[in-house]
Amino acid sequence: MSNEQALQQYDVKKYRTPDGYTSDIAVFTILSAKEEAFKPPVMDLKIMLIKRSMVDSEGRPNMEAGKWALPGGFVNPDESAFQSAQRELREETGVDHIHLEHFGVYDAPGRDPRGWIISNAHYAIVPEHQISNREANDDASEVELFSIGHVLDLELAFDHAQIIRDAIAVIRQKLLESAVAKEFLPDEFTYSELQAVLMTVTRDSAITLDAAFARKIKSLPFIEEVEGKKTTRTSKKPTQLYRFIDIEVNNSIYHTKK
Amino acid sequence: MSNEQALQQYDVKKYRTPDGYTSDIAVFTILSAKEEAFKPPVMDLKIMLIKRSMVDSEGRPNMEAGKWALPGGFVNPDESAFQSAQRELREETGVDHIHLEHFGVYDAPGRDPRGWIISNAHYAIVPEHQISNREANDDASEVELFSIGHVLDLELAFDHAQIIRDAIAVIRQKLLESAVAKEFLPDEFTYSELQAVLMTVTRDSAITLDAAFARKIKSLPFIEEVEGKKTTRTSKKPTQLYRFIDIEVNNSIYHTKK
DNA sequence: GCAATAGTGTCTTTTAGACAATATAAG
DNA sequence: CTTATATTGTCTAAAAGACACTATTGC
Repeated sequence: MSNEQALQQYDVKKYRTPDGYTSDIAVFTILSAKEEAFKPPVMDLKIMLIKRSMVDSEGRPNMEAGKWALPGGFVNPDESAFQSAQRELREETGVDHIHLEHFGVYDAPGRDPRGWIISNAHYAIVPEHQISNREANDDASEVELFSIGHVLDLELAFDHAQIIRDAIAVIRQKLLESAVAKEFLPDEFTYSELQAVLMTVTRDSAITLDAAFARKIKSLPFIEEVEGKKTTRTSKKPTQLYRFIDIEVNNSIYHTKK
Repeated sequence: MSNEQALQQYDVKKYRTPDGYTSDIAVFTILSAKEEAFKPPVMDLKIMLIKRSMVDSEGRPNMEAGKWALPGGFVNPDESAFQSAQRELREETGVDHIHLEHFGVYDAPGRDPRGWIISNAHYAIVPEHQISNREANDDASEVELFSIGHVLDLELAFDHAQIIRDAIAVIRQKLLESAVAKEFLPDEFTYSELQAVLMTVTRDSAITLDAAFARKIKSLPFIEEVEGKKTTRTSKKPTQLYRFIDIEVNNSIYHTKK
């Protein structure tokens, strides 16, 4: 096999290679802004950041120390960026077993003062209870949730302001164009709870008007009524519960929604 | 500024770093399978591949020599993967000035026998005339277009079979969920020409039925009639021309298409 | 009974689907 | 006048939008 010859003569040093390969993770959750009896929730979309320690694990001054940043770190040679993202998230924040998705690569020359460092950005969408055990570890001195409306006012490390802007745009779109809103809700939910989730990203009248939305939820092909099951957690009048069903959503712009 | 101290003590050799950072490009085009007078076109979606040379530019045996592959190559330290993709495409195939988009990262350990090599995958959607001057150069001994139905039967280099599978899935979705079909069409086109493009990725009756589609095209918010302009290139009866207009398409699954 | 949320009734307007019928022009 | 595409007519059914009205329950 001629690949063997090629490999013998291949000089791995021939090309200048990157100085680092990293992963960053934008974890989003939704908190109920206030929790009152018999009230539909008002929700607030949050992103989880860490505060970078002043010194690294070996006691030396840390890069971008004291700034807020996405959790993340260097990829090991025996793992993919995706696996690294899961590991770093666990190591820095204690958060594990959540569903991540890759959404971008950040490799502009000069983005990191330490050299030619390439970062893979991931996002996750989780209910708050999945990250309630978060805790700063490793490189992180604090872990905190920030409203997406305010997060960009912080002093952010590296080019994380840009990554966060992009992540917010991605999840706004995902919330409306896919059924991921499911991830922010209990298995069985009322129309007003789904509405509250969607209202964190749009003020469109088709969603904000109660009567319209209460009707629409019944005709959505990917949501079904939980027959005969009601709750009083959002109002005094018992409210119908719904659940997502697992079907692929046809989102063609040339088709009718069915 | 404490970053300076951190930088002084930062050891770029501390982490094992990747052995290479590359870009690959999947260029798609649509060819009219047959071109007859007064007939609507029948179209075929194609992807452009290169055949890897037996020897590299310095005369040494090439990796994966003789196999078909996506154009692409190593990223230089002073460019992003995106810029590298444009350069490699130009160098290997002579194709320049086309719109690329990033769609994935391939970094599974072991994917490239030469070492830890990370690749960024890009796709492009272009009318055939934009790549009609393609010509093999550099590492490539041939450039050819393959139907997406047959391309996976070829002997493909590295993990390009997987990248190509992913790219095909991405453009199928893009064609239906965004207005990129535009890129395969002249500025002014008939309903049957748009229909032919969409039929390369779906056989759904809402698109294949002439009367239904001819009506639907008039109500699509992102397409307008070119007033009073007709052509006879697809039929003896003069046919209305349409054009895409540049508006963002609301593709929310909770909204009505308007 | 009041207040607050959930949900229905009903009317009007649009849209979709089906399929038959008509329009146009080359040859 | 035949043929192949393009396009409209027409009917039916379903969906959407608007807004008033009803339902339920804690207090």
